[in-house]
Amino acid sequence: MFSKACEYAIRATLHIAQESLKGRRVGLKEIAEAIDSPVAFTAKILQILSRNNIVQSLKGPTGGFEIEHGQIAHTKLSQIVFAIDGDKIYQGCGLGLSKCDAEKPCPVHFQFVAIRDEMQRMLEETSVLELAEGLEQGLTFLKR
Amino acid sequence: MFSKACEYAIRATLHIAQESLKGRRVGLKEIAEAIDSPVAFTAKILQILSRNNIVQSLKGPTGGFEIEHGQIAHTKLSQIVFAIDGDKIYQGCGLGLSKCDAEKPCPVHFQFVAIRDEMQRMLEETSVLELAEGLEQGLTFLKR
DNA sequence: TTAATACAGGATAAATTTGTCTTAAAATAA
DNA sequence: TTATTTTAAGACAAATTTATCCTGTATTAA
Repeated sequence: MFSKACEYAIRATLHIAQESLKGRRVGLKEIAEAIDSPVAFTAKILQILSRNNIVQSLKGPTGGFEIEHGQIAHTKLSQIVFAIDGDKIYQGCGLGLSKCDAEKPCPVHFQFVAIRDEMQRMLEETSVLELAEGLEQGLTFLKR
Repeated sequence: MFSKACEYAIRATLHIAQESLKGRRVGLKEIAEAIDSPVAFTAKILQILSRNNIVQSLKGPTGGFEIEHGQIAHTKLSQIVFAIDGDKIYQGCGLGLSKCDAEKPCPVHFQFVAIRDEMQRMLEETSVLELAEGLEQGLTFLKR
């Protein structure tokens, strides 16, 4: 569904959010450990998230990653997905046609639009805060 | 959503179905032309579809690919997707966890299950016949 | 000021997916 | 039977994605 990079991005963001809510800043290695991801690759992804201002990074001792408190409730999954994978999840024909729309649709155009719309709605409605709370309550998990 | 291979597979199958309904057998080159796909790669995919008995192939002059008439109405998109991409579309955690279920879910488990179930239902309900008919009626297109 | 710590960024490498090429095998028709 | 046509299959190559490594830069605390 998503690229590996995007999966790591969501997991990393949720872990940072969870720690930020507790007033803690987290380092790269701690993040990679918490979400069970390759450290160096995770660093690349965090760079992108930082450039897109989805997370904030601070260098030096006591540095690390965090998310502004006020931001956590407003950041939606859709922003993370868009930062990493772009809009190809919403755009783009399900059968790979270079162009495909209601005027001149591929054979599965309308079926796919229905599912993609639901996916988009879900990503835009789901906030980092609510998911981080599920983690904090021990209801959900970031690695297994 | 799907791999390139899977996209070609669906497009190729639909073209073969469309021609089979008209009593015509189609060669590899004609298929690749009709769906605008790389010939040699399409050949590989057709091999897989043939081995999985989703299409039938015949060698030699007048040979080519076809689908048994009785089969066209019964073949569902899900069979094509499964033959090429396996069950990783239905299985597998949305965030890439090695294990993820209702007992110990990832943070987006239930949101993803809902969307995946709808996708699965759609793939299992959509037949090659109905899509080939849309093509034959000029309502839908396999290349653009 | 200096040493240590932690992220940033570029180069590089491994793995996977996508795609090509060549030869073999099968089948038809002359 | 033989020449021709067409798919089958394996080896190979290109492109993309995933992942690593090394050096630079910023920051903090002593």
